[in-house]
Amino acid sequence: MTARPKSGRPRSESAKQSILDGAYQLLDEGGYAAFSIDAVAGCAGVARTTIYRWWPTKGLLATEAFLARVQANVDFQATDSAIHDFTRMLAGVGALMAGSAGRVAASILAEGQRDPETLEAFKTSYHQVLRSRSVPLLKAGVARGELAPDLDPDLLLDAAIGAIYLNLLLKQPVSEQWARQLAERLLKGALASSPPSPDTSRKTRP
Amino acid sequence: MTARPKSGRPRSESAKQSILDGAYQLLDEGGYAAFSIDAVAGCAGVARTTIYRWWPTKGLLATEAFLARVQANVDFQATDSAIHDFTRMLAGVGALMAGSAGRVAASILAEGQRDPETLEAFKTSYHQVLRSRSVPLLKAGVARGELAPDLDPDLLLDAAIGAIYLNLLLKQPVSEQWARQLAERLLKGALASSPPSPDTSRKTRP
Amino acid sequence: MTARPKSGRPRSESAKQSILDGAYQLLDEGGYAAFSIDAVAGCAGVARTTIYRWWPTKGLLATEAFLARVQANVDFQATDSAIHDFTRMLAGVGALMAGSAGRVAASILAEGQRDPETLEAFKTSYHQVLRSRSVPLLKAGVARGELAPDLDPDLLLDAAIGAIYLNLLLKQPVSEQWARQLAERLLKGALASSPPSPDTSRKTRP
Amino acid sequence: MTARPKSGRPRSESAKQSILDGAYQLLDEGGYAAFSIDAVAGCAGVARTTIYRWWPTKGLLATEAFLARVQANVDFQATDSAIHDFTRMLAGVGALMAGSAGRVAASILAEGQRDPETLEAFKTSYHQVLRSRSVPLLKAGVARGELAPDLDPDLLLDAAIGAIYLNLLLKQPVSEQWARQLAERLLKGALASSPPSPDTSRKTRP
DNA sequence: AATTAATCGAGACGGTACGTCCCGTCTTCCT
DNA sequence: AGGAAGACGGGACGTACCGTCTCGATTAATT
Repeated sequence: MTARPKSGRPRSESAKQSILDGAYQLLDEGGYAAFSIDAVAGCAGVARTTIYRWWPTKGLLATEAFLARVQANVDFQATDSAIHDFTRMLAGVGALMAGSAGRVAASILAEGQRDPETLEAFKTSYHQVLRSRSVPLLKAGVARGELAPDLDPDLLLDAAIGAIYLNLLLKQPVSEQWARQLAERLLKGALASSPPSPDTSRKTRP
Repeated sequence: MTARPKSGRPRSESAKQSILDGAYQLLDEGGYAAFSIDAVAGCAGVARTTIYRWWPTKGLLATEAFLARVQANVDFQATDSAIHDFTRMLAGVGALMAGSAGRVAASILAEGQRDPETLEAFKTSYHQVLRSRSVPLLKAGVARGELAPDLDPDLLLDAAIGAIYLNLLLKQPVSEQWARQLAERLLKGALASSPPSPDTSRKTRP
Repeated sequence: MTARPKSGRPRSESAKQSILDGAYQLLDEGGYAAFSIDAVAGCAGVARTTIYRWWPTKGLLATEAFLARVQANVDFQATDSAIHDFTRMLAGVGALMAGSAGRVAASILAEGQRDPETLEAFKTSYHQVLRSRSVPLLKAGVARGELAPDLDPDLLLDAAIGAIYLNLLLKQPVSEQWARQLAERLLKGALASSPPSPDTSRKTRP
Repeated sequence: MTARPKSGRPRSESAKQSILDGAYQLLDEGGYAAFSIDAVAGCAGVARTTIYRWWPTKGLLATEAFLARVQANVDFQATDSAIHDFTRMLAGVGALMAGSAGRVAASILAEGQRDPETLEAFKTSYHQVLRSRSVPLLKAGVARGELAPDLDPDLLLDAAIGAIYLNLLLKQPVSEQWARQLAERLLKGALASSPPSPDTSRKTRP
């Protein structure tokens, strides 16, 4: 129960939805440049004041519009294979970010550079959720001996998520398939896997 | 030869420098929010028109201010160890981005979400330079048998650079030391190195 | 009988009074600038809707608040001296307008410039009442031979009342004493009273 | 010479004129209700910011628009007859205020109730000018013996000007002819001119 | 030396979006 | 039915920057 409305005219759910939809749509189609309170109001058929009544800044509006579409779209179910879990998680994020959500997320990150509250909201309500659900999967893998005992889950996730964000921000394509390859590489590492051969490097060799 | 000055009053180098310095300083100290043409002009003691004469958009000004400070600050020298080269490169980027350059880069990426030209300029003049100098190091490692034969250098660099950008954008600390750990993990991979032990997981066997 | 309450909850007299008091107080203390429906509601501890239920515009509310304080504060009793009656009337208006009522009246006149209904209400319920009670006093004086036979009472009252309103609007002091002097001058006229003297003006002449 | 413009793009006289004209026209046609910065900008074909650049408040804009039309429209020339001078002056004000200037003046007085600066500007730049030019005419008349020796010129002018403002504010007609009658009455006074009849007043005389 | 041409400073201009205040209307529950 | 609460669409406010523009003053290279 979220504190019953007590009295007064109840909030218009249709207006709320129009605003979130309008915001999302503008961010998706026109990018950050097209995203203004004025434009959202116009696109949602709503008075500007109605937006300000509920969202203090446009960054927080964008964040909420993002969350409303993304909620629980990624599978974090734990199995007995951390490899599978990690791969599945990253593939899920990749698939999600391959579409409009990726463009919206990039805009939110941009706005977050200007407004600390927006950044904080994005981190708290999305980014850290993603992390906090992923870390246990990795820790289980470490405990199970499946992953390297000295693995820092945060570092691995920085690389995994960072790679995705990087491509979003640079407007380069992201896909589920690409995310799977990324997961595989992060797991296997870049080094030659076999015995690095008697001698790893140098031309040498008898 | 940069197109000889023909005639007329030559461009004021001091103004140019003041502008670049002012832009960089504003981005460093006040972040993207404090970065406006007006502010740069005021801070550089220069007329606004002088800025517009030389930089079409503030994104490109920011990019140039960034480049002026960053030029060739990273060591890409190739040795016979790709491991060392990659680690050194990444440590260099980490060290650079740990300071004001990191804050400025984050702002440029933000502006890039709004203005495609800014993004393009950043990619062309900085990001792709970084990549194009790093890839040969990795390819040499692959050729040498030091790195995995199926390694996609771009994928590895996405993870490496992406991890750094991620922390910049999220206003989380970046350091040379942290970048070294990142490099090590990316090279070694996340999997347990040894034979995953007789049996790491599963319900065991009968 | 004032239309018996029929059915339903009767109008709250306390709310009505709070609103009128609040309106008057706001106009007195903060002037026209401080007078908004929101402010009155807040100051009266009343819902905005309650105000709108009973007063269509803020001008009419102000007018009613004004009247509630002013009602019959001026003495129009007719004696056998129009001079005294006129002087007493004007002194009464002066005394009244010297205080908060003057500030409120000025605000109502201001609002009346924007809203014709407010102006009409002020004229009908206050200004014309004042005039219609004063005119007979003057007419009696004319009939009695006390005042000039060609006196237009309206013209005289325009000058008398106008002088007071002028000072109210210009935020210049008004007082009973000043009003008495005004009355005296209006009665006596500006011309030299005596035989304009053998020669009133001109370079004279022998 | 009003401090030569030194440098920078010179102020657009056409824009200035459009704004003053637009403001005056709006006040004339639609009254105070129609007078908003937005409307003036639209009506003048000018950016809103251009208005704010030169006039801090709409009241001062209105005042300036008023003055631009009214400047020296009244004849204050002194002759050797204060009666003529006063009558001419008042007839001039009446004629002026009978038209659009009267409607505009009423609006300015209304705005002046909300914004002290506007009131001050109106008083200083118009009202007091009118007064200060009228007073000498009256004083001369007093000195000459034409007007009552105990005449307070300010009091007379309060009555004269106040009567005009009153009718403006109440949206009642003002005309030159009416103003002449007003002047005459103020000069002659309201009292019966002849021997006030055996006993006009009180204690009579022994 | 005079001319020419591009720069620089200053600052006005038309314009977009902001975030706030108040308006008058509405919807809901409570008395 | 009245009243309290409060959301809604909307208009205007005054501010901050934007990018463009027109000035006068400065500064070389070209006459």
